[in-house]
Amino acid sequence: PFYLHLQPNNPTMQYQFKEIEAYWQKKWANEGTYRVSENPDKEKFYVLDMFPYPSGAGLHVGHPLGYIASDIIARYKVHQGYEVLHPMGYDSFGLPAEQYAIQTGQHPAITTEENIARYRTQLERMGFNYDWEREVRTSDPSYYRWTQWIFQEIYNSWFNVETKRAEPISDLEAAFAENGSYGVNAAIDADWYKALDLKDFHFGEYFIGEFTSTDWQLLNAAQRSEILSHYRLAFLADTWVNWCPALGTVLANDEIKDGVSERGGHPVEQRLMKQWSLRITAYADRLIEGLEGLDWPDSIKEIQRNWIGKSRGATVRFQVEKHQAYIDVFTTRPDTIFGVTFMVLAPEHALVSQITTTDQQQAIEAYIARAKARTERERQSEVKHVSGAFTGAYAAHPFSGERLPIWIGDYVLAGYGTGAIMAVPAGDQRDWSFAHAFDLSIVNIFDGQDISKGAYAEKTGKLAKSGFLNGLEVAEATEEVIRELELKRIGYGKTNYRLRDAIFSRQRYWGEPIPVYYEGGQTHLIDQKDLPLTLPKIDSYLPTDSGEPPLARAAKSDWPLFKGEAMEHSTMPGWAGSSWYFLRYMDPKNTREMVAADKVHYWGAVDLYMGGAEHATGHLLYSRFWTKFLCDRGFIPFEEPFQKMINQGMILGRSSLVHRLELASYLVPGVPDGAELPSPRNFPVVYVTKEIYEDWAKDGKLNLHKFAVEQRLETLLHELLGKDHNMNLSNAEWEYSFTRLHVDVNMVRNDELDLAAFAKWRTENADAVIITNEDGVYKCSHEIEKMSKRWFNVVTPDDLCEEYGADTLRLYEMFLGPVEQSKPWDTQGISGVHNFLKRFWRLCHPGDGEFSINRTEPTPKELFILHRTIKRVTEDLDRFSWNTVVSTLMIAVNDLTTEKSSNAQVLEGLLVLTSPYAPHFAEELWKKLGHSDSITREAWPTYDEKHLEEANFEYPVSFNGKTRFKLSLSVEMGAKEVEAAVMALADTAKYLEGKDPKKIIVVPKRIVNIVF
RNA sequence: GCCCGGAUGGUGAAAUCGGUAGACACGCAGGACUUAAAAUCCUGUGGCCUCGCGGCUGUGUGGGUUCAAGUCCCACUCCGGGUACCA
Repeated sequence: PFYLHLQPNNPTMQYQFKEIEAYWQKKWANEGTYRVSENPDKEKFYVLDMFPYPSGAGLHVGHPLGYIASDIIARYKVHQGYEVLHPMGYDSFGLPAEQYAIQTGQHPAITTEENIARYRTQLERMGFNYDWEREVRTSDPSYYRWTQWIFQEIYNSWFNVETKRAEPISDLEAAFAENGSYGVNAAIDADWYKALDLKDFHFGEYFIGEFTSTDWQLLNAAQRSEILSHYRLAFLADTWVNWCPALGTVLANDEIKDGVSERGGHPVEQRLMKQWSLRITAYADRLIEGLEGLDWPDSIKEIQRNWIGKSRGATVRFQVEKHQAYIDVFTTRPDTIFGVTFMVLAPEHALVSQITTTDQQQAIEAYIARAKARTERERQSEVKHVSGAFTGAYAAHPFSGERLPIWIGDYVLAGYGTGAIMAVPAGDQRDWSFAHAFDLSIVNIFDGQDISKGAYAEKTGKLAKSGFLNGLEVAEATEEVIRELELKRIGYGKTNYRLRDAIFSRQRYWGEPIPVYYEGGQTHLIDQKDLPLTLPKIDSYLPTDSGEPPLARAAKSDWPLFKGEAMEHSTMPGWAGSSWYFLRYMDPKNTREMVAADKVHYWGAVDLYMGGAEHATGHLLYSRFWTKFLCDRGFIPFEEPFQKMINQGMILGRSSLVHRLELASYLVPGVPDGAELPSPRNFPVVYVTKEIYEDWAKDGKLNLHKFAVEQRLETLLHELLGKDHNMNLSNAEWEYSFTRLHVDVNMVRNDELDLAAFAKWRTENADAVIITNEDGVYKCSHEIEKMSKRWFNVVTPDDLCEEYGADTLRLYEMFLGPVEQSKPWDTQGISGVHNFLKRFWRLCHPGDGEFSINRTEPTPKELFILHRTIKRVTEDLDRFSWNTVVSTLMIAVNDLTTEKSSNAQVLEGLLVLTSPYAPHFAEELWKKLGHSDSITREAWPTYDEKHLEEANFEYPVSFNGKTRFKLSLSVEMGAKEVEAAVMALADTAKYLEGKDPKKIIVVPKRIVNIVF
């Protein structure tokens, strides 16, 4: 009929994003549009996203923020002619799948597989240009075979302090055989010289073992292997570890937040356990220095520097009185040595039991027992509380010989430095407080400083009462004292790090087995040709009754590969697989090598790494460590994995909360004691609106809506009492308590709760009473917090793809603001970008919606719009300003709409600019414009300044800095001419108020400012 | 406590080299089309004063440098992140 032709939105001609996106996703997959391979004719670009842990909750809208940003850069670089590696995979070993397995008995591999399938579907729907042929999974044996292989290579290496590099352990063995330990300067276990009971005191930063080649030849294989084990970069050692009883495993420092486990929030305690560790401390210096050349956010670099915590100072030896023992301490202030009045050992210090006198034994033991019983959290919360005990022993001051009482105290940490300190109460606030608490002497070694109220910790001023250091400044004194210590052989200058060696054992099931077995008291590696060492079958994923890791449940026959007398029972930490995954993407199917040399040479380091800042001290540090190691050993040609990094912000969820009122007690006046009233517990739960809750929160009373609520309660009381009572309830006094409950955001819009959905959702409260406003609306309150299943505030990209399409979602997430910024998710503005695509679509479907374009030469105006857009989009993408590109594209479409322009040449250029953001949309119109090839590899347009030149510039004319009017003048005019033109105006004379101008500033093509 | 960031309309934000503050959107208000709704389009929209022309004011606070400051310098307030008996 007639009216159908008039319908401006003939539905078949509208922007049909669903069909378009489904069509192109299928076509891209079928045609392998996004496959990449090494292409020596092209320059490479490597864009990487931090791969996700495939959790059961699936992706929420926060995940794709970084993925979209990196996808846009990847597509942009393809248009520019680069060969772009942009892969995706899964960090698929981890705790949640294991805990689910503990609860249900389902093998974690099955859970993981299901979750990955869901992630894959979600990711594909967003139209990313990943080369899916390169997908990796850390839990796949063909992948972790190489994780195990790297571990073995680390085990087979030592760190040469002279060359500052990891070298094969076989080289060290050869050196020992030839020259003994002479000339070997290695990073080794800090306390090893004590373990070997070598009495000599050694100088320099590291222990240099002292044996000759003859000594070495005389050792048997077991002895040699024992010595070598202390040099290896992967070693077994008794270590103070963070033990989490609830998780049944040790945790690394970066897996703990505020004294509790990061995952689950369980308490953590200190335990001495034999653990595999990796000698990351050997790389501490290189990890700091390497930051220099990286294009990373300053905050991340700073976090890493602080985490490594390099400090320069000295080690000083104190002789213990009446014992053949000494205490080594580390101090950053050796210049304050004459201020030492006592010493403090960590309660766990090995010397404590040896030197404690009989009188003090009881006090010391009680103190140690108390310290042990406290969890890490308790200890941290009592930080300001001073505690300690006296051992009864004394040490001698190395210069004055004065007697220094030796105390223990938990403000001295066993794991840092040597676990002992020289206390200088004059210069350190903690020592000062300790001295005051236990009435120990204080010597003021600072000239003219008052220390009666607190220690003087500044690093300025002159020393006094300090023997040969008197009158010296801090820097001079430090140098002087170190010289003296080294001369007397009682100390040496030393650099200390806060960074600890990385504990590598986890008492868990769902991780890479450490490819090691034991036989004859010796550690052996599983033969590399037999790798991977896969996980054994076990009957339960819990630790054994005796507290052994789950793998200890496996019988010999349960292991796919069993060697020697016993297998290693711990698995690798979560960060093992993620420390090198970026290498595997280059060559994911290689069965002979971790990565082929030609491939790793071609692709090199990651050029752009997108991910969250929360990995600053974990993943980002460990993968730098492994990369440096692999580079040292010649497996890869670069030592920093990620050249440029951008941290996308977190997209926060908007949680909705309902307020649940519970009756605490109530009183009906006039009711005699002992009369039967229903218990408050028998009242149904009452849900009240935000307003009622806020009102109550102010003063604990229900004012505004008192009537509504209390009348309701009265009615309920009547019902509970039955018809026959004759009590007067109108003066009843009610006492309440409130709880706030998270409810599913999907049943809340603009803070208004969908009552029907809510009733259905919380079935257990079927008899609950819901009090609404007069107009029947229930208002929730909300809170902005991390998106999480447990807060019911997760918004998935699937819903938005369904409603608006992936292209709109992609544009919208970029349009929200700078990617680095965290922001709450809010769909309010999504119609803006969706309209942009619809308007763009209408440019080529004008009038009645038929596709129609103009193939004539573009007008100057059209060329201006196009070239201005090319310039801005290119410049913005080059500085990773994703959000402003969207505005620029919108402006172009708005301007072309105003011009009623549908010029093919202009549209084509604009489509290439748009395609990184809205790839399906761009492909579709590209095809309609008559192209049979995908737009993907179309060359990025370049702009020509000649189209941007404008004849005139509109000068803002200011008087004393205030803009008064505008004047359009030719851009050809110089400063003098512009000045003349402005001064000739009547308006100028008006604003000058008859005064003479003092100064006239003319910046051509910018501004005119007249000062008078 | 210490170390990093940040603060711009009702909202998300833009302003790249010190040069027209608020681009682009959302929201809101008004209008067109429609029986109506949706969709679409047009107009206005930092605040205050004014019928209007226009004026004053305005980028967390206070000061400074400059012809000119959101941008640079100093001091402070608040918010976010990191870290904490690290000797």
